[in-house]
Amino acid sequence: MSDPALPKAYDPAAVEPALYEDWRAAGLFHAEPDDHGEPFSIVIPPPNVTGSLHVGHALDNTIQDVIIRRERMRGRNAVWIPGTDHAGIATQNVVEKQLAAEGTDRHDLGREAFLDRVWQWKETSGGQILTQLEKLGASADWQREVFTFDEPRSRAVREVFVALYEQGLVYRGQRLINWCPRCNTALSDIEVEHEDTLGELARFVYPFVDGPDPDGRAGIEVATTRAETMLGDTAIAVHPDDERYAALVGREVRHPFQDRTFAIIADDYVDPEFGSGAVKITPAHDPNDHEMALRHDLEVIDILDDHATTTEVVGERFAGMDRLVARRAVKQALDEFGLLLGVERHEHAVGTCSRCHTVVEPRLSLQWFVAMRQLAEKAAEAVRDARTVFVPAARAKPFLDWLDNLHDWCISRQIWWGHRIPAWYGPDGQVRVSREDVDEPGWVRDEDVLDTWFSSQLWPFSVFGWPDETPELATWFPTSVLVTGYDINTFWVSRMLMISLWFTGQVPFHVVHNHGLVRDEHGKKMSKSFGNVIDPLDLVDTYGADATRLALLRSAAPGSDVPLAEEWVEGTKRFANKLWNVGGFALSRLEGVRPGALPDRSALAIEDRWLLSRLQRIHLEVDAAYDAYDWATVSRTLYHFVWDELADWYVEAVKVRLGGGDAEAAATARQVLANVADRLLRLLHPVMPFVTEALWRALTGAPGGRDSLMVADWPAPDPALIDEQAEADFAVLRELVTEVNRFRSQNGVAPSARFELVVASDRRALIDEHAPLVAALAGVSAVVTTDALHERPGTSTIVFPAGRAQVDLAGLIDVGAELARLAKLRDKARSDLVRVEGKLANDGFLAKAPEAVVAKERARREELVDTLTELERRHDELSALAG
RNA sequence: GGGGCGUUAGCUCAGUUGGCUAGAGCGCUUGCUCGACACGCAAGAGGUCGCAGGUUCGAUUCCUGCACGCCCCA
Repeated sequence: MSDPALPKAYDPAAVEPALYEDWRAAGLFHAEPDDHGEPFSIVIPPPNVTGSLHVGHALDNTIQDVIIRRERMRGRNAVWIPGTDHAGIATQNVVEKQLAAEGTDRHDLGREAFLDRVWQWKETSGGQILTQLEKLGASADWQREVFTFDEPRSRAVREVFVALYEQGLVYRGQRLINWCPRCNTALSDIEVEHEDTLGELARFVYPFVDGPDPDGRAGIEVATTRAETMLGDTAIAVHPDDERYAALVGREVRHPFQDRTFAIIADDYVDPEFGSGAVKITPAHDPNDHEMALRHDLEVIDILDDHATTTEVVGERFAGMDRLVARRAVKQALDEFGLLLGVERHEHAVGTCSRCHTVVEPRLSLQWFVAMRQLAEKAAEAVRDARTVFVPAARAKPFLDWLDNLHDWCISRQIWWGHRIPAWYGPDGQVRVSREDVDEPGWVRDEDVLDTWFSSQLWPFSVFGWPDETPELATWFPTSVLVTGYDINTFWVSRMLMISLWFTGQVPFHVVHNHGLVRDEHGKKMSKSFGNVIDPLDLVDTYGADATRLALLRSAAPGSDVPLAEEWVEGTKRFANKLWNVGGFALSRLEGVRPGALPDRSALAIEDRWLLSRLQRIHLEVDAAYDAYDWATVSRTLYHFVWDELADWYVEAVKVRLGGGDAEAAATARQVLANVADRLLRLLHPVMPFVTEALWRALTGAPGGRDSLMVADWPAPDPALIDEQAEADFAVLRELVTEVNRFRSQNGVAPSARFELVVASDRRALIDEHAPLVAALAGVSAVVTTDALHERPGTSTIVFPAGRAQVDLAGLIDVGAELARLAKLRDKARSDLVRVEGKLANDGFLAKAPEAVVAKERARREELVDTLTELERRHDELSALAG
């Protein structure tokens, strides 16, 4: 029976979608708690429901898929939970934009109708990112898809909020928070990004209340980049040890535009080196100033409304201005009053909203907070005790540093799309926080919703139905590994760790695997404004999912960012094609032989023993690299085995037996080829699921469905197959062939030219035994061995590590080129020999270096001396002939 | 200002307790349609391993300092 011939070139578009649907239809993505095997679980970092797939997602989810596929093959009861988060601010922004286009807004609609509208949007347009993941081959359990804002997750959120409130860890308070004037909501510290910005530092004077000093000094100099904040200043601070100002502490200054005065105080927060050494204090609009106000019991004047527009309190002249308008106006007024000393350009960090990049305003505001201290301590302890470990381990330290400096977390948001805070306010300032809605006259519910991260922090257990004690929770929690970029360790990883330990007493995941951020080929961040964004869906369409995955993984070296260029995916596409063609070659020659046990060892040819040995070694390396989350090594190792060993050498070598007359030898070759292909495809499947599955089905005749590579057993290494002798022997043959190739290339001898190779070697028996193999690989007419080469005019000598080979190409050789070739090899050998002899002449080296290293150097010296002698003799001879 | 990471071929990067002749992919040059693959095959050029010290018989590797670059935090 003839095997199905594969198409000549691999066409991912013709293969991938059908295989994916077959896997799905067979239920291979789905797991149940009582399935066989040790539990293994991953929860997806839920992408924003408004999002679409970018390369960062592609990398993150490819890695998760690699892990889950391998564990599934290893017989674990492996589940990968997919889902999205409701992304409060982002989602609300999307729908509000639609409303604005329709000439309306959410306030016109009212809360209920608005939320209906958002849900409607979510059902029709949201979550497309999960469908996009399917194109990458993601083997997530789609039947278990969850949403941070669905009913069970909402119940978990409510339980946690109420419980934390009861424990005193959630509280409401008037605190300085970050306010986004565009989103009109409070933000937590980590939702603020600091961007270096070129602004203006204005220096001005606050005049003394009691008039100028005797020396003519009229007041005290301060400086600010936010001049408008002076409208809310309530003190000037200097360092207590600053002698320049010692006499001024306690003295009063007058506000130039308002009818009030305030004092110069001393506080060691002040940096005497910066500016004049005196700092204006605006307690309502600067975190440090606010701290200082608490220490010194200063007056706090809030000068801005929700839109960052100045209010009446600033006085008639400046009221009702946007903060930036006010900034200019204040500078101008200071100038008019003769108080402005100067304005200089000044680079400083400005906080912006991570969602919309509007400059945030620090503001005093009544908000809900989570007290973090106790939670953070438990999380830090778990990391220090290695109950949760970071991979790479170096990520743990900055994470712990961050935990140590945690401020309370502002969790209320002034938007509608999200978990509404379960707090009710009653008569006489009563507050009730409750698991059940309060439906009593005189009680109104808090209007605000919770930070989205408040719900996503529960993800590793809420996805399994917590607070109910479900079989899923019992089976798959704690999860095995969390895969994320290091950039959200603080946002999300930290909070999951804290809240999980607090409520379940367990870590949420045993391992945090941090991969790098995907960048362009020059290491630059991908951004629309640079125009260097790569769309992973384009990559999948053009090159296939396997090539896209491999391109990402091979760049994902532990601990570093992941550079990617589209042309690099061409390279991995070529690899997929190479693999496809090796598979096609095997199928065309196997004549129906299916993978099975290996032939008896005595029947194996040298190339069989070599290849099997090499495959064992790479199997061990690849297993170790998978275990270490070292995707670059996994990829590189398999890539080079397939291309440089299997395709370049074994396939060529095995053709001799497959095409020869020895039926038994050919049968052995087929068994080995099928066995190796089967094992290799298994090892490669997590990385390149589609092409491996397609080849495996063709190779094994498996019909698909539940009989798929995807759920085939992960192979066990068989160290008995490691064969040092075969490796060393095959290397001798390989080196000889390589030298013949090199000789051809350097002397312009056509690859098609046939000639006899006469070999003198200390491995004569080996070369005799495999003469037909060497002849085939080197493309020569025959290989014969001899004790000693007899030099004749018109011959050339090829030197290889185990000896010399002579070819008779009288007249065909360009003597000049041959001389140049020999001279180059001779010079190289000479310089190597000098180095080696230098080492061996060094008494210190002989005395202190390990025996094995010294022996190696001695052997190397002998080899070099032989080589050099031969090269020199040959060179002299030839140049005499030529001369 | 505090902390972290990095600097190896034209580009992007490997290099596993210090020891073979420092490697790969891409790019570049040359030659090849011999039945798996031109998405290919065979060869080649290209590196003071950022700089300066130190430890050591021996440093790309360990230590110190410096320069440059990136990131996080303030």
